[in-house]
Amino acid sequence: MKIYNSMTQKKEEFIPIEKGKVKIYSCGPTVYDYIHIGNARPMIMFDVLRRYLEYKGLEVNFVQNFTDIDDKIINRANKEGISSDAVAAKYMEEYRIDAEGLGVRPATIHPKATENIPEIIDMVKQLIDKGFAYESGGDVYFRTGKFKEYGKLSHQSLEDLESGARVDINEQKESPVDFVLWKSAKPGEPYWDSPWGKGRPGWHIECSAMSVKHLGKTIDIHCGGQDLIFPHHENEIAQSEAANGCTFVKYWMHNGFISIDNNKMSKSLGNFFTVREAAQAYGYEAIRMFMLMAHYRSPLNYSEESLLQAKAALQRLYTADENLEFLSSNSSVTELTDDEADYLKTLDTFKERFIQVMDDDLNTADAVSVIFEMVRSINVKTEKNPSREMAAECRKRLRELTDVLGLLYSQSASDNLTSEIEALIEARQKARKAKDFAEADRIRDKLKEMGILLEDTPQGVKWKRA
RNA sequence: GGCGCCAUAGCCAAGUGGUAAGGCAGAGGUCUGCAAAACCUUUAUUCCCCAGUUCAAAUCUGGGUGGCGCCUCCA
Repeated sequence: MKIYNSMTQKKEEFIPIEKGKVKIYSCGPTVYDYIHIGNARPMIMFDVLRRYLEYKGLEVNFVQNFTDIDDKIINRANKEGISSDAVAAKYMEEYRIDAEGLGVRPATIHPKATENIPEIIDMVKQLIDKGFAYESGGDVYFRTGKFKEYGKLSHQSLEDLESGARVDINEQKESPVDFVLWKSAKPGEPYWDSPWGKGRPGWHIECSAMSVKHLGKTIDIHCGGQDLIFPHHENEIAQSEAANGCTFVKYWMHNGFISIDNNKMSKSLGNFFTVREAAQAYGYEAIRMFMLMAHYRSPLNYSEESLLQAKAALQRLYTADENLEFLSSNSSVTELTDDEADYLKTLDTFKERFIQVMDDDLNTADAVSVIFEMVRSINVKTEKNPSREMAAECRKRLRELTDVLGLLYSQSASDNLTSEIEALIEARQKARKAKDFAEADRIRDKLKEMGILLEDTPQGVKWKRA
């Protein structure tokens, strides 16, 4: 499998450090508000990465942190007059709800910054001991000038960064490019005791500390949004490599942005939609489909039209799946025919193509198109009363691929009907037999008002919820 | 100023040297009592523009044009 590595700016063959195992660290959310559509892209795309690696037989250790202490959380807590713990707890739960809705599986472990303070302090201490950090007025800063490779991920030289630095002048720092590892607490702020007094960890150091704790000094893949390249990931490299003395990450993966009217979606610009409200309008899975239909590194513009298109495309997949499910229990033929057995073998070509495009830097857009071609092929082949086994086998093969992308997980409509509705369907069938189509249509319209859509098929009446 | 990304049909979007995937929307048709779903046909002689390399370029090179992102918290 090839992965585009932001560090080398090339697609590279992915070779795990330890055969058969993959260690991934994904930067998680700062839990101070509901997540927006832009936040959903890395969640979904790297969930697909994980699913695909597992599909290929690798054991994946996927770590995603929660930043549960931070200025934004403290601000929110002050505004609402509650503790920052309460703010973090609330939005971690809201995050969990959205992640589940989007079909994003929980990470192997979700470490929290506040639960790793000793590890963070220890790492800061090591950096000071090695001369890579210094204490200044209760804060501790990383001495970027000391780390010779600083800028290697963002491909910027320290000089360029210094000259372009728009950071406000901070008298406590030796250089404007130095960044904070430990922040002293202001009155009223939450704090932890440390060798440098009461304070809390800086943002970058938590990821370095939690990564080494749960995955070791060198990991396979570190992922996140493109805007994290600088300064966040650059700083993580500096901290981790300075402290551990070895390569921090083998492959850096960064997803492109979601934009609105061609402007980056962000909280500060105020041009964002939360996942919650988009899900309300189009459904969670349509959001996932929308993301999957583009390559993860391409820019992607969010619009009502695009979401509706993704929703319609997803519907085509659901219909195909439901039709196969229906046939697998309603067809008059049960046993697989020889011709059908031959056909099932040809379905492997779709699977091979699917793997081929996914191997090429996770090309989900191509993978989705392969699935649609497979659907068309299956639809053609199952048009005329296929055997139950044939329908079931086709469905199994289709789902093998949609599962890798994490699609078709929403609750199926195949729950039970009330006896009232069953009676109406029965009555309509009687009317149809008697060629009383006016009555049959009247009943069908009535059911439609009740949210039940009917389809007449050679195998009987099929229904679904509107 | 430094670093990086993008430009493909009405819309969305793959495709990094061999003659334009897929989805949505539209048109016509088959099937159906009518629908629905499905299927068939159809919708870019052409990939922002101009040069160049090549037998061959959407794909490579150079130069433009337009748009975006990072360099400050940000997926």
